[in-house]
Amino acid sequence: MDLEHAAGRCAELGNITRLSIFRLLVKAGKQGLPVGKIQSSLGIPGSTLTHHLQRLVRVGLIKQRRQSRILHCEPQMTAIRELGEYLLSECCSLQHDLPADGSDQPLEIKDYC
Amino acid sequence: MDLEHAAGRCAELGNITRLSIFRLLVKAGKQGLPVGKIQSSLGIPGSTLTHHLQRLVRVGLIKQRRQSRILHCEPQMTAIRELGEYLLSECCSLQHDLPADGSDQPLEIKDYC
DNA sequence: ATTATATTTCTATAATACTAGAAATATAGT
DNA sequence: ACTATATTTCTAGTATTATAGAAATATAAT
Repeated sequence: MDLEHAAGRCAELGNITRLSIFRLLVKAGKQGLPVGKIQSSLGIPGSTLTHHLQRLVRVGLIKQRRQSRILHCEPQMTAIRELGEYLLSECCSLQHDLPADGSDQPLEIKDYC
Repeated sequence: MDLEHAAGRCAELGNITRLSIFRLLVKAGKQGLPVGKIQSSLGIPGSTLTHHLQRLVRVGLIKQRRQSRILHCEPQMTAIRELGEYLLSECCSLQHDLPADGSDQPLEIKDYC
């Protein structure tokens, strides 16, 4: 996970419509829901929904599995876990650069990392 | 944490400049960094930086502490933890609504929740 | 008093995103 | 062949966001 991918995923979750979709799928569990069920549950116009689903797919937050006419949307829970890990990774890694000169302030890395 | 707050935080982290700022602060540790140090580290014009910092403050991702001219910016790590928890909370909670009629499909909640 | 440093406000331009109606496609059922 | 269902594509209007130069403020140093 790098900066661009993390920012991309955050940005897609940063829209209320898309976050509603994603949360609904998480609540539905790993097998997710078909597009039509999302549409009726949330009351979103089809064209708007397709647009948002494509964006969620593009960044790997959901996967789709077609079964003839019906398109199932599955939340990728591990994408969220990866993201969460990235956001706090390398915490305090820069901390030993900080004491200007040889001040004897104890490094308090343990407290927060 | 509700939908609006979660979406707000995600949206702010969804910009590469802001995510760079936040990550730099996380790496610096809980005491964060002054605005000027962020500016020189990332090479962002002051007006742009102020704008992004204000947005991060607004959603609680950083806190600021002024020391005369110098404004320290501290990352709020717990804001990220709260967010991560929210995103996957209530996972599968909707799952017993799903079997259309009395089909004997086992509920596989344990696998993913 | 003057100058330097740190940060903000004002302002404007360009770019991107959100939303949804209407028409189109693709598959299934009769 | 016809009709219904599921989803997508096309299109466009509106709104929001990112970026940064220039001027302003506020504090500290000389």
